[in-house]
Amino acid sequence: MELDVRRLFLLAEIAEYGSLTGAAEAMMYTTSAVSQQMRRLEAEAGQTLFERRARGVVLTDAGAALVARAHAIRRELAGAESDLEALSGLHAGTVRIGSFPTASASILPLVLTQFSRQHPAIAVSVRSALRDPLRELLLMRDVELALFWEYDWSLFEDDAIETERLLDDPTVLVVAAGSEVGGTGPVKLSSMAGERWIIRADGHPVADVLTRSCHAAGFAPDIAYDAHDYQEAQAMVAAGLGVALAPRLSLTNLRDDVRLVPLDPQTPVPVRRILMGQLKGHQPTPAILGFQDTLREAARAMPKTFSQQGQLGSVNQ
Amino acid sequence: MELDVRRLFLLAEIAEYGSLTGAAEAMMYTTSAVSQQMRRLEAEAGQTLFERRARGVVLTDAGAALVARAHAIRRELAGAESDLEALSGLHAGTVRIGSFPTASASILPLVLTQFSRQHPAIAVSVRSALRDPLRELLLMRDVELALFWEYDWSLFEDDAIETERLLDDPTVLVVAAGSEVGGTGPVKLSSMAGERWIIRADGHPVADVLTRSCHAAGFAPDIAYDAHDYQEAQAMVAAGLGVALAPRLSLTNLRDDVRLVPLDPQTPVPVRRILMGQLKGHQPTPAILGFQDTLREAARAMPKTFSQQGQLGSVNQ
DNA sequence: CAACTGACTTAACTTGAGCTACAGTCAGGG
DNA sequence: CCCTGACTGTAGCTCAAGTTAAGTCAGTTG
Repeated sequence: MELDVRRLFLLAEIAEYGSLTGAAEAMMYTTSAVSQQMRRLEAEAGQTLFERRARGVVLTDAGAALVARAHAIRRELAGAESDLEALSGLHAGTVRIGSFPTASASILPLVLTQFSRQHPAIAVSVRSALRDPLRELLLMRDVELALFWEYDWSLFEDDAIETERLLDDPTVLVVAAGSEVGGTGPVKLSSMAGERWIIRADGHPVADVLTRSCHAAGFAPDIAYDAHDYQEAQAMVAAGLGVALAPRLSLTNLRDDVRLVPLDPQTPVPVRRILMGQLKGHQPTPAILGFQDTLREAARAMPKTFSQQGQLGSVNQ
Repeated sequence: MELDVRRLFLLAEIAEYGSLTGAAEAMMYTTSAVSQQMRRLEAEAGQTLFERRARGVVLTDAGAALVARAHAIRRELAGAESDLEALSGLHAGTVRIGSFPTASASILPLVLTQFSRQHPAIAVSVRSALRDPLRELLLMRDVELALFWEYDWSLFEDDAIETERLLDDPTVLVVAAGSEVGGTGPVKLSSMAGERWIIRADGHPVADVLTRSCHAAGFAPDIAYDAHDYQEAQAMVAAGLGVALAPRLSLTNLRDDVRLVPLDPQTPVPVRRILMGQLKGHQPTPAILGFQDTLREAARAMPKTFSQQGQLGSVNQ
């Protein structure tokens, strides 16, 4: 048998108007079409669905039962449409984001609170990982969007991933609070040749920043300490072991006993670019699009956030 | 937008198999057909419903929502089919019956109890009326089936109603319990010429039976009393005012102080035929068909019922 | 790393379900 | 008794939903 849903809807229409002709007018069909469809439906149902009277028709028990089912199906369809509505209107949905540790500790919290305030019904999950595992998460579709970083000399490139530049994260100098360095404003790196340096251990990419920058400024840095994270580096700077170069974003929660000094923009200042990446040709869901908007928004506001946190004037160009 | 239900089902199939190809095989389509249908469905939905991977597809939130709705609709359809099943298997439904007073008081109670024992889920409603109003009920479709009666000289005829003879209801003689009439078996009406008679008043059709029968037997009956119903007539017979002729069915609950005497079948005995009538060309519902079966069954068993109630031997031919 | 495989897409073509137009048929109502 | 309103039947057209065939693309395998 296998009842056809369109015919059930037509039957419901007939029930409403009490005649095939009425239903036909409502549906913009001819009466004949309705009659033919109902013949089929009765064949599918295996029984008479309405009695033909001289002025219209009246449902049998079977017809009435099918009309009730038709209404239930209509409700489901309406529900389906409102589901879609909710998803496209960001009243429902999920996003899965990948991020690297520094971003997770700085810009991302802002973005997450902002986003969940704007779209409280959308569930966000974040996975934090280093650059290559992160790329892998994206390629494996374990996340739909990921944050990456790059320097001029180590560009992020993957021909399956398209990126958008979110924000420039400038390199700044971290000095002990009591230090006189930068008391008069931005400093030239070349003037720091005599300092000792705190560096990130294990060939961390930011170590590159120091060696390259100093090389460009015409000296080789004197390494005082290999720190394993930015907190440790800050602590060593505070302790007076030396000064450090660090991306501004990594310094979101700054110790009281250290101070940031901008580098003189006259000389080339290494900039870490923060990128937002997604799979190429991967149609983003409405929820992802919304999340991207919030990300861009937050990135645009970031320089202001930096300056509100004091210590630095306009760090970003 | 207006989502198409068949496509939703196809999507559910895809969800189940995890690939268009799998769904295509299950539905005996080509992959191409499935792909085209899904393109349409996505257009209807206004968003991507699944991500294309190298080995199959995985649903987006929107896709998953639609699949859930598809399952709900499937359940409704299954429910609709089981509704139909119930109605055709007489596990559901209604019948509306019309009947005349004598039948309502005799054969109908048996039929109703029998039917509701066989098909407890079917609701029966009975409307009782005299012959012409009853015909009207049937023509107006206020009942789907009605019981009628006829005598040879007043046949029930209506070219919009088709009838089926259910049962012959013989005319019998009602005498006081102490009477000697019929002590030796069936009596000839002609031998009753000297009796006084109890008759139904107001030109009730059964009055015809008496006058015609007596006329045929060669005498005119001496009317002792005009009764308004069969109970009153029985009471008068019991009181010794006279004897009466009555259709056997009208005497289902017989007083202790009256007795039934069969008429000698050698001479023409007026017989009331009980008919079952329905609108011509009116497709009966399964429930009606079932009720008709029970009616025929009860009618066939009626003569036995008569004889079990004693007094009369084989009344029916 | 080239060829293979499995899965989705696209284009062109085919087919039949589902319309329309139109010509009944049938039952009530003036 | 014809007229009207409503359902039915037939013939034909149209377009949606299939198929076939020829890609494309991403993993996998020899």
